[in-house]
Amino acid sequence: MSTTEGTTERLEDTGYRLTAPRRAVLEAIARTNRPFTIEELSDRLPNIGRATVFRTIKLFNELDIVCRVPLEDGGIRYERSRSGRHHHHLICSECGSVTEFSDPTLDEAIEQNAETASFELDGHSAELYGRCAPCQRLP
Amino acid sequence: MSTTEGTTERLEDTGYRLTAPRRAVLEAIARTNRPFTIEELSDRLPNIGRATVFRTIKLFNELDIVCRVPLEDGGIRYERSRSGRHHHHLICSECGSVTEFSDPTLDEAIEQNAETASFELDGHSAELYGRCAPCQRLP
DNA sequence: TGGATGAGCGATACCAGGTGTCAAGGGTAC
DNA sequence: GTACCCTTGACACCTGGTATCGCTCATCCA
Repeated sequence: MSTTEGTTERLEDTGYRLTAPRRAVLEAIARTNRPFTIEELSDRLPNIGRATVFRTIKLFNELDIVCRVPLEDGGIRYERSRSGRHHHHLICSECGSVTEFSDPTLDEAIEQNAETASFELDGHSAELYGRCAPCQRLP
Repeated sequence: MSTTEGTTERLEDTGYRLTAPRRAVLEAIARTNRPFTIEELSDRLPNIGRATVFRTIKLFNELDIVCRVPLEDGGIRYERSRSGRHHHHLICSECGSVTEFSDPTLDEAIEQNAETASFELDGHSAELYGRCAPCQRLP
């Protein structure tokens, strides 16, 4: 499992300590293959305070270890970031799976729109909602 | 002001009643030029229950009378929908202004990505964050 | 080695945005 | 007139997240 490798260095390189709670959160994330809520994560880590879980996920989000996934209904889930760089999401409304993708053409179209509107672009988000391939094969 | 015109028909055509609270919410929205929170709207309508304001905005959102604008920090605002059809947002982090735009090229790029991933697309969202032209001219 | 410092911690209260429930009001159709 | 049902306001509650506070513990430096 590659999530903890490299990540510990990323934490320490940026001046943050790799404490026991952070390591526990990291390991819990590494064991998960599905997008999770903070509540679910917190339930799996009964010895770690809820506030600490929130703080840790916020930190991991800033370090691109984890990414925030906004659902169609306004809900929020988190997922461990596989690429560790800018990407978008395909979110299945049936099974809840989240797939990352990145596409220069899409980013270009976004930048073009900002330019046309004389808008100074800081960041953007794009989420695609629908049904993933495996779910389409179900009745 | 064109928000109330046409909208009342849209409500009644879809089988919903145009009640006094709904009319009041509609008029309050029509008087606003900036994205608003439900709390702000509710404060301006002290005679209407908070739950009713939430319910009404949810209904208006479904009818494309109003649209939900997710901010970069996770906050939510609503804005009256000018085009009444699918569009994206340019959101200024300085002054909070929201500009609608639509772009077939962007939508096409999104559809292309879904197709590549064999993903059955239901909907998508794209938000651009940064500084609007007027704010860039400020020091 | 030992004290100062500050990052990080858990507990807890709190906040914002939103939903569920329930009894009552009031059009509408028959 | 009355039965029906959409809509309402009040209120409790939920979820996701933050602020505060006193404490712990690693680290640094004299």
